Amino acid sequence: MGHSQAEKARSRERILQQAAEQIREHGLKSLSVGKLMRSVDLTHGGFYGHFASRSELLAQALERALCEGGAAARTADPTSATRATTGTTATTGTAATTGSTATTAPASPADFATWVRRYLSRQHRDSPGTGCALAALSSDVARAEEPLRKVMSAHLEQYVARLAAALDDHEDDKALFAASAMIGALLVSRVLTDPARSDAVLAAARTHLIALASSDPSASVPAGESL
Amino acid sequence: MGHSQAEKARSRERILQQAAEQIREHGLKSLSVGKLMRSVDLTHGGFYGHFASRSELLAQALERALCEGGAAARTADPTSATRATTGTTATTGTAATTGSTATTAPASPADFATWVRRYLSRQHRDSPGTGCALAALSSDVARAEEPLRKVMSAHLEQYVARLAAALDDHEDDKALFAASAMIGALLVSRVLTDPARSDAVLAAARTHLIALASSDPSASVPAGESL
DNA sequence: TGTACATCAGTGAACGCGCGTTCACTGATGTAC
DNA sequence: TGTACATCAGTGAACGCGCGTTCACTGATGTAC
Repeated sequence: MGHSQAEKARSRERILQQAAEQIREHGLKSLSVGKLMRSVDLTHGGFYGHFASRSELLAQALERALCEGGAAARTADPTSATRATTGTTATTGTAATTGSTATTAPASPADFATWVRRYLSRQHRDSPGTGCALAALSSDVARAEEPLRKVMSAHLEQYVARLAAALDDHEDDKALFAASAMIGALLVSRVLTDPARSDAVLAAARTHLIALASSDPSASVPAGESL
Repeated sequence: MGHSQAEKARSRERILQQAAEQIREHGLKSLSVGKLMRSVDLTHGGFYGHFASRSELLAQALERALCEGGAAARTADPTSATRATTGTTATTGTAATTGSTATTAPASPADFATWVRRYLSRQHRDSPGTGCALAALSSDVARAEEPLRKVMSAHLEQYVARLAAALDDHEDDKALFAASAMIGALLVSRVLTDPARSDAVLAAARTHLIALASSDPSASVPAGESL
């Protein structure tokens, strides 16, 4: 219908957004230009007015998925608590598009335990399309070329740094392990067909990670650097 | 060349073996019937004399990859130590084909720590094609239909059970967490582009998992059930 | 404010390609005599 | 042991299909007068 410049920006945004969701749900390989364009009510030809190639879109969609999944992990669950914070953070519809990498401290959650519980929830497990892209796409990216691996590496390190900041001892080592364990547990919970066992993985990882956060017994220092 | 019945069995074995490697290296989606057949020096048409469809092969190749990856994790590293045990275990070339699911206890490693160190090694990280299929294909299978997820679930539970047996307290909870963390850490180490950081993830997971195995401080019972 | 026109967002036919699958075939295998 | 023949493992042309990408086009946008 309309062909204004403002609408072009909105179309691009819708394409990228849909792509970010679809790759998390079905993987990088499954994204098809034709089906993607149909899903945002456009025809395939128009795609190349927005992106140079499928592969360029893939890189941008991965970036977007990583930002969005990280943001979703930091804020409360999308159904209820997001409503409450909408007034303060989001001003316009397109505001979220620019400079999402700059924001660091303000949006982080209360503490490590809250973060872990939110990440290893049934809700997160059951909605990969809006969830953490690190978990959803790690195998895909592990097999991909360096450019995509660099994009994910950067976000992974950012995530680890935030986890470390949430820990009492700020240990990078612990944060690195916690991130790996959370990603692994979410993945495993998505594989298991028995719902009880799927829940059990999440519960087990929650328990052990929260126990890990309340410092180790060998170096029994209440608060402060261990070495 | 030859078309004997014995050769047909060997062809089938080569196809399945190659498929098990290729899916671990490049994912389920990337497996192409034509390229697979070319890689074992056959033509695409012959494929349907061995398997009913690509999808049937995929299920069998996943099963094979899971068995093989598990076996590789249990025995020593393929380069040196396998040589030593070759005389005792492998009798003929086709012996490995039959009844690989039956063997349980004899091939398990000395202890939990050895297992962890072997799993979270640079060698395992750098050879996904012959390594653990749980790590290589978890995202792919998480997105797949129930049949494939059931196949992986069964192997995952088998793996968890073996881990639990290797733990002093035999806690399923701990084994479930350890399996998730090992899978996650291996995946993350394969994503990270910085070699030093990739090594750091493996080291961090190794340290924390081995510490986890030497029982927790809150319930300080030396050996026996906690509840 | 109203008309003339360049711009350009989105359309849809067309391209070459690789895919999974089918099938008539070829020629070595292995059996019956 | 030697010949005649049915079997069947593997071949390669052909199929219909969806893919990524190109391009001549249409018609609303938005600017110049």
